[in-house]
Amino acid sequence: MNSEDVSVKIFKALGHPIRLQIVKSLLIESLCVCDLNLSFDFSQANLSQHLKILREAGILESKKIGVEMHYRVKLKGISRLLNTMDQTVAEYFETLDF
Amino acid sequence: MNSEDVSVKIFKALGHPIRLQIVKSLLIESLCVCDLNLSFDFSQANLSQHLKILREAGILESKKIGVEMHYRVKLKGISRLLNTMDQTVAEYFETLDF
DNA sequence: CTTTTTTATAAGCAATTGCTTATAATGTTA
DNA sequence: TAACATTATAAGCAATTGCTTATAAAAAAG
Repeated sequence: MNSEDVSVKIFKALGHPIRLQIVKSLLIESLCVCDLNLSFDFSQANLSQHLKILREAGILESKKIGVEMHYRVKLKGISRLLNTMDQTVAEYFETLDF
Repeated sequence: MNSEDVSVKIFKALGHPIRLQIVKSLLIESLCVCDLNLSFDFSQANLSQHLKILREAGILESKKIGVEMHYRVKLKGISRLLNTMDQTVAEYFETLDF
């Protein structure tokens, strides 16, 4: 897989409201699936499927502790990427035509 | 539309190989659709549809000059966003397990 | 006015995505 | 060992996406 493909995969993974929420949560603190389940309102199966997509995009990594599966952000760059996106969104709102 | 929605829309728009290529081209220089058509291999209809998605995400803007429609990158932040993504991709390849 | 060039849009469709429900697998507790 | 808690996966499906082909609209050229 070349750089373009990786970029597309990461952009795609972040281009979903639930997955963006998950990543932002995990940037604050690592959590197990059960905690994510408590703080969000999606079904457990749905959550698990989104976590899989984020893992396969290389964004998250997981470690099993007892029955629990703990997830955290693997790519440090994601934090900077989301900050840059926030700035871009701010610019987006500034350049809106009224 | 709130900030989250805008972020998702921009991520989604960039999460496609053809659209990422188009944006990167237009970051180098503004072009009309006919020029994009020459440099790429997609059908004219397909190209036009992708341009529409990028326009509606606020990433591109267009201006009609005669018969030609000229496109350019509207959000300056996109350049920084793609640079940050390149760094993240570099990190992605470093952290791959062999 | 007709033809050509450039671009956008509509219709149709195969492929993909996103969700739900049900089930399996694994570790823990009683 | 039996029941429970946690997570992943499979099957099924509606909705969305991405492409192709065909057509429309607008400006320019002949």
